[in-house]
Amino acid sequence: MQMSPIMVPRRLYQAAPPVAPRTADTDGVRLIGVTLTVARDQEVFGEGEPADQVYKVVRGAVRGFRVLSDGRRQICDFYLPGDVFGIEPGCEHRASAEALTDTVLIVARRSSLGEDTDPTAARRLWGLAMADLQRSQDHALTLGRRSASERVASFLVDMANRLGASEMLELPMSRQDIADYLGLTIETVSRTLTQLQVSGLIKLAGCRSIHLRKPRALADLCA
Amino acid sequence: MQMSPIMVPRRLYQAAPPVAPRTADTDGVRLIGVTLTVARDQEVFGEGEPADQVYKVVRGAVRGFRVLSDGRRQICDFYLPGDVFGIEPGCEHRASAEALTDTVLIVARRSSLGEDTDPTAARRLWGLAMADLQRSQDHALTLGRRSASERVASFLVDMANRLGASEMLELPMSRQDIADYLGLTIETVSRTLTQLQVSGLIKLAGCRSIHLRKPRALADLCA
DNA sequence: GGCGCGGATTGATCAAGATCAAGGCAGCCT
DNA sequence: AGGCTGCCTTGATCTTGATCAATCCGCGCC
Repeated sequence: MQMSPIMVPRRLYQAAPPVAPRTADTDGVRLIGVTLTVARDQEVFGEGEPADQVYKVVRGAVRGFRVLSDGRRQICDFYLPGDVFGIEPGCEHRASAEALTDTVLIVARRSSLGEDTDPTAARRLWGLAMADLQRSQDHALTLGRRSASERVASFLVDMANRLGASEMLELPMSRQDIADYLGLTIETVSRTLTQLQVSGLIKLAGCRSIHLRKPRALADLCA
Repeated sequence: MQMSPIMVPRRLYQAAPPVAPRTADTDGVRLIGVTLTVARDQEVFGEGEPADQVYKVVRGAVRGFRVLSDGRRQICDFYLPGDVFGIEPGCEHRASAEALTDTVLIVARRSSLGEDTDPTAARRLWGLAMADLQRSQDHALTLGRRSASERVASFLVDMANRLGASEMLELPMSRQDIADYLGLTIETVSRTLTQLQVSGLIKLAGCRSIHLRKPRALADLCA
């Protein structure tokens, strides 16, 4: 089942999600720019390319990742509707980004954000970057110290929060993407989801939609 | 062997380290504030405390970390002489910080950085935060996808770069700290270092000083 | 509706690293 | 100097998650 764009939540931001929110402001950063449509699995930008543009997800979803020389891939983050990505410290991208599904983006030149002239824009951008840092450190905690079931449970809880889904979760990504985000293999992710279903915490309904039957218990599992 | 403050390198910044540098500017952010001495293992700040101050390491070293409810610890980063830390998106710290050895810090109120008024200060702060984000994402790649020996090798290479040690490396942290940074156990770190020594890549000389005999081979091991 | 394809699940086995358990060593204190 | 204490190292065994190998299933297409 391919996720249809219609199912993406309308509200771009939730009120105070329990896990590190992506922006400091509730209504995020306004981007003025061209809209760009990217087909599933198409590259938005690649490692080493010049980083003079920033992107905001309108519909769909994006994976940001790095790869080792032998092809091992680590997904650093998923970008969901409302998220801004592509801001880098230097002049070139140190990660790659690809669309998970057919995706609509707004693209703006970095310079158009007015970070030098507009203190409000600068502060928003700052909040954005710091929230990303928080998320990345949370992610490091998960990758370094949590077990497979804790990783999968926290992934589901985080996704539910970010997608604004209280119980019915429509995932935009494949099992392989989840595995590469959580530092596991696809088999382990699959087995863990099956176990969670057997324990009655979730119900799998087609491989990309998951019913969170006991969200509280799931959150407790995250340790 | 306790590391003496005298052994800390004088130069606060290296020229262009190969791994993500901590600051965009070569001479970093100037902090005007009070100096603070923190004894080994003493807390600089704790999770949940108000984050209205920033810190710069003068001598010694600091670990920044998060803990799970059951005590598992993930060290997010080590802060070495010249590094600035303690900047947070919100008003409270989401991580804790403790001195690794007897440490001297400069403390400044966050507001004194003049990020709102001085565009240069703002840009430096920005570079700092983005470099931290890069480092954190590198760290996630290591934790998610690298083997134990790759983790240890990349740790040694990174430390050598940051401490400005070309071959003789004086580590300010214990094996347990290294393990908690790399998402391994203390036994695995110890065994891996022994293996590296047997392979002739390093020579252990007292448990906190390591001679990198084949830095190039070590770097190749990082994958 | 039937077929085929690609991702997902499941099973069997393997191995990297964790855990449990002793020693060893260095620095420190008296 | 001697002993003590706290890390560090080493060894034996166990467990978790990886790997290898079939299916299975859902979906799109004919």
